[in-house]
Amino acid sequence: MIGNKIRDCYVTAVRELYKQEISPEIIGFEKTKRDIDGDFTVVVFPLIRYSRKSPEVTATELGDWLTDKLPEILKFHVIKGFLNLTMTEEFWLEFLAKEAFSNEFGRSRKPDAAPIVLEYSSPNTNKPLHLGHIRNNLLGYSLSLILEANGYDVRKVNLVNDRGIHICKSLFAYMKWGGGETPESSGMKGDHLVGKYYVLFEKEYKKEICELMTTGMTEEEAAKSADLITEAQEILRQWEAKDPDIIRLWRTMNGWTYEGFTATYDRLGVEFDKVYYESDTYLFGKELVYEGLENRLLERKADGSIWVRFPDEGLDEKLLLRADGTSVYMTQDLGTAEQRYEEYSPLKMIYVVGNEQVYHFDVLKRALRILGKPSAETIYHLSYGMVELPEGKMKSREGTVVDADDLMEEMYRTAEETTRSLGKVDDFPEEEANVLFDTIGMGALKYFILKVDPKKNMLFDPKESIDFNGNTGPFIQYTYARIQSLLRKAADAGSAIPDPRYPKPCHCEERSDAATETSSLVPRPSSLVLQEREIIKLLYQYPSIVEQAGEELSPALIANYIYELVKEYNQFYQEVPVLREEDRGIVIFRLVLSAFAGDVIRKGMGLLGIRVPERM
RNA sequence: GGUCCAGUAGCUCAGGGGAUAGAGCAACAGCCUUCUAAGCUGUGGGUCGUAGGUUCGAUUCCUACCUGGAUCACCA
Repeated sequence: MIGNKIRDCYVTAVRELYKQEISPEIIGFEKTKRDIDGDFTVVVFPLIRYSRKSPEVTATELGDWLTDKLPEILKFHVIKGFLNLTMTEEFWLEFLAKEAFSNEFGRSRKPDAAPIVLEYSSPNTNKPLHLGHIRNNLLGYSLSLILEANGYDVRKVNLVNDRGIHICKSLFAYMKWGGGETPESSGMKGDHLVGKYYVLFEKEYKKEICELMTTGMTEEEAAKSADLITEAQEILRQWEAKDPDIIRLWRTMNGWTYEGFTATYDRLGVEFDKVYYESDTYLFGKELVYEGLENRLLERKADGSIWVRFPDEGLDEKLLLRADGTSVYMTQDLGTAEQRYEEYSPLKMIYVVGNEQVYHFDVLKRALRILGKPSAETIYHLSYGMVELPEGKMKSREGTVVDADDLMEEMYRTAEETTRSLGKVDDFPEEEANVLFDTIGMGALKYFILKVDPKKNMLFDPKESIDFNGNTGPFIQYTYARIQSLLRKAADAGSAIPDPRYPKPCHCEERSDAATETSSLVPRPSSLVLQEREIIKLLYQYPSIVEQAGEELSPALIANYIYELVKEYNQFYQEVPVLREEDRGIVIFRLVLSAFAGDVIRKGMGLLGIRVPERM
C-alpha cells in the first residue's frame, strides 16, 4: 500500500526539513474527494507545529520533497492545509496489470497458526428461526469469510441450546396436548411444529398466571407456583436424571427441529465446521463449578445453590448451579468456553450473540477469570443490535416475529415477480430462472441486513418489502451482470481480451513481466479519463477495506465499499463508451478495467455470502 | 435507580478531529433506433438530540442533560 510508503516518506521529510521526529500515525492519509483534483490527500495541519510555518507553506515544502523523492508521484497542489497528490499513470497502470484477475487480490496470509473459533447461530430447539437469527447467521457466516480472506484459520462453530427449561416447555406442552402429532401427520415443518407447542405453553401459562392472580397472588408468586411451570421444571429434573421416556421424546422432537433448521440453513447458505450440543457440554460446566467450589473460589449457600461473587466490581453475584443441582445458562457457557479453549488453543473465541447479552458475557469472562481459566482472555463477544419492527422488538412468545422461512420465501416470490415483470427471463430456461430468483431474493435480503453496522439496531418494516433499486443487493448484482454481458459481447466480437475467468499464469516476482503486461493491455498513458481513474482508485482500496472489515469485524464496510464501487462503475458505463470506442487499445483497456471491477464485485459480495449472476 | 448502546434529510442508513456533511427510498424534472433503464443526470430537503468543554479546527473527542432501546432472572 502506497499510503505507508508515503507516510514513511513524511517522517523522513519532517526529519530532514524541520529536524523533528514524528510518528507516521499522526499523518492523515486519504483518497482525495471526487470533486478535487488529485488521487490521495495528506492533511498537513498536524505537522505545522513541527514545521512552524503556515499550513500552505508546509504543504508546499512537503509536496516538493515528496514529488522529488517518490517517482510514483506526478505532481501535487495545495488547498489550505490539504496536500493533494496526483500519482503517475504508470503507477495506476502497473497496479492494474499486476492485480487484475489475480485470485489473491484482497486475500492475505497470516503466519500465525492459532485458529479463531467463531460461534454463531446458536439456536434454541424449541422454536423456528426468525429474522433476528437471520441477522446472526448472516453476520457470523460473512465474518468467517472475511476473517479467512485475512488469512485466519477460522472454525465455524454452532452451539445448539437443546436442553433447559425452555425446551421442557414445548416438550411438556406436546405431552399434554400433542396427541401424537408429527411433522408428517400435520404437514408442518419440524421446527415450526415444535414451536407451535412452545407458543401454546406460553399462552396457557400466561392464562394460568392470570387466574392465580385473581385469587390474590402477586404476579411473581403466580409465575412461580403455576402448575404448568412446576410440571415443566419436573420434566427438566427427569431429563437431567435421564428418564428414558423423557429422553426418547426429547430426541424425537429435537430431531424434528434439526430437520427444519437444516432446511433453513441451506436456504440461507450458511454452514458450520462443527456443531456442539449443550446436552453434551453442560456437564463439563458443572464439573468446573464443583472444582471451583473445592478450591474455595465459589460459594455455596444454605439451600445448596452455588454462586460466584464479584467483590469490588459492582456486579454482585451470579448463580452457577441451582439448589436441586440443575444447571443454568451460565453453567454450560463456562463449560463450553473452557472445552473449546482446550480443543483448539485458539487465538480468539468470537461469539456472535445479540447485544441483549452483553451482561451475560461480561459475567462469563469474569467468572472464568475467578476460576483461573486463561480462556477468559480469548473471549470476544461480538454483540450485534436487534432487528426491530415498527411496533418494537420481536417476541417469540407473543408471536410478533418475522419467521425466517416465510421471509425467505417472500423474498423469492418478490424477486420472481419483479424479474418477470421486467421481462428479464423471457429467454431463460426454467431451471436457470429459478436459480436467478433465489440469487436475487437472497441477495436483496442479505445485503439489506449486512449493509448496516452490526452493532446498531436496525428497523425492518414488513409492509415495505425490501427494495430492489438503489443501494441494494440486486442493484449490485445487476451491475455485475451488465459487466459480464459486456465481456461476452466483446468476446463474440472477437476482441482479444484476456479472459477474466482464466487467470493469467502469474510470475509476479519478475517485474519485467508486469511491464510487458502493462504495455500489452494498456493504451497511451495520457488517456485515463476521470471515470476510469476513479474506478482504479477504488479498486486499489479493496484489500485495505477487507483488512479493515476483518479488524472491525464488520461486513458493513465491505457492503458500503462495493456500493461505492458499483455506483462509480455505473457512471463510467453510462458516460464512457467501451465497445463503441474506436481506439482498439482503449477498448481492451476498458474491458480489462470492467472485468477487474466485476471481479472485485464478485469477491466482495462473496465475502457477504451473496452470489452474483452472469445474466439478469 | 445502576450499567451499556444509540440519536445525522420526511423514512432507512453511510461517514467521521479537518475542505461546501453523503447515499438510497419517497417527490419533481430529464435521458432508451447506440455496450442490459433493477441504470444515469438534475432539483428540492440538514442549527449532525441540547448545553457546555478540549482544540488552530468538533457533526466526530470529553462532561452533563434530554430522548429511545437493551440489561441488571434459580429464562436462554
